[in-house]
Amino acid sequence: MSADSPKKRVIVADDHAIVRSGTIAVLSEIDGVSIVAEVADGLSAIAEIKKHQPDLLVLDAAMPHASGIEVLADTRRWSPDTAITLLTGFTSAGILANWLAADVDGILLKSCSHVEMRTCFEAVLSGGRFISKDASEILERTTPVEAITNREREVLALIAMGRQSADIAKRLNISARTVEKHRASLMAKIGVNSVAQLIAYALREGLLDEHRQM
Amino acid sequence: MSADSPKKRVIVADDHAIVRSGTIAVLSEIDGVSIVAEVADGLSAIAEIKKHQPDLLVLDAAMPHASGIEVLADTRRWSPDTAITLLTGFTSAGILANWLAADVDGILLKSCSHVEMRTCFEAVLSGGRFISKDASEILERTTPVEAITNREREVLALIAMGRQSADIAKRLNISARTVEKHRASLMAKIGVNSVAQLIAYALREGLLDEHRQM
DNA sequence: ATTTAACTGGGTATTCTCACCCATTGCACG
DNA sequence: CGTGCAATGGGTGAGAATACCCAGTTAAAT
Repeated sequence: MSADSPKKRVIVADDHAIVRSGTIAVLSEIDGVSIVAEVADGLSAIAEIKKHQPDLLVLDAAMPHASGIEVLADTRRWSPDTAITLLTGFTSAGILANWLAADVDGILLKSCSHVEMRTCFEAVLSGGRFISKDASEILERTTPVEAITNREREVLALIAMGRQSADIAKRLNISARTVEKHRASLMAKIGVNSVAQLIAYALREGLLDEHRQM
Repeated sequence: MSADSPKKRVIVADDHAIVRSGTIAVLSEIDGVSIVAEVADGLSAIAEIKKHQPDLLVLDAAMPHASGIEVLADTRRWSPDTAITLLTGFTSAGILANWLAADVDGILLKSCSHVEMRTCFEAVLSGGRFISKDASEILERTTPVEAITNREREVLALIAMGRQSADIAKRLNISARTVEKHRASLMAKIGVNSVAQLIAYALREGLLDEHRQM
């Protein structure tokens, strides 16, 4: 970055203080970067982004109050010029694919090296796109599961809460048969044959809100 | 620490590089500490601990190859004078209680502050014990669940894999009725009334091996 | 405008879960 | 040397899940 260009303003959002400080240490090595805010939950992240409209947002996927993907959506809306890099500990292909589909600019796993992290930040700050080696390997070796529909996702969330068909039917104002149809479709798509495996899959693939279960 | 005492030798084990470097940065601020190894998985951790017999091990709960609690057990066996501090992102009371029961010397959540982390390391290096404020709050507001027996845990693991009673019975060489009895006991102890809730609970509370599901 | 797919709902039958009841064996702790 | 508890096994019955079959409506996409 040349000396006459304005400073790049960056926000770091992660509920783990140790990760924030490590990330800031890496960012500080890059010329012309200034940290304008550091937040530990999704709602604060959204507030600070609206306020500062930063050049870069480094974002964790799992945070209290608002999930990372919700923060991404709000950032695109309120601060469309902000580049976004995901920094996550999740290693499931489903989650990473969701972020790619949401058009994130960079993807880093928390296991990645100092050098790779720095390379990513530099690339994304220059308007580029960067998917870490580990993440793209995970994405490549994916057995692509058929897309799960919105309604199916709703039903899945309720199944994972332990609700049974009749109960779910009432909440969604549909018949129990339809709930069972959605459940059957989910199991067929995912390739399992019991609600137990269905839930294990959903939890692993991050199809549920990790911060509001049961 | 006085200038004439020998250096305190420390190993940091965490699969996230960013967490290791942040942790090492905190440790480096403490006089007389030297990092003798830094590892990213459980098996390497055990190997390095046998080799170095460090004064302190900073340990993550969820790592590839061998879980943190297994590393703790092996450390107590092969290097009984090593103090162990858990540094984890898990916030479930069950998991934290397991570590307390396993007689860990320190517990830190990854969300804890720089200062608290440093305080913890200093306390534990001096032979003390330190449970972070967040962690003890979680432990206090626990509704203590009745202890789950070994057999019940075996059955639970198989239920979570989606096996049904008859299948589980064959594997354990018992009758299906007994499997159902164990399942009923589990549900009564945990306070749920469906296998779906049972699995959600088990996954959240870390009663299952996170690295070998389905 | 025709096709595709999501969402909706029903029929039927088998199998499994779940909630009660009951008992025996063996081991550990006071 | 009982008392308690883990582990084993059984009976019964209501209800739920699972696996097939079927079809109508709506909305988006080609």
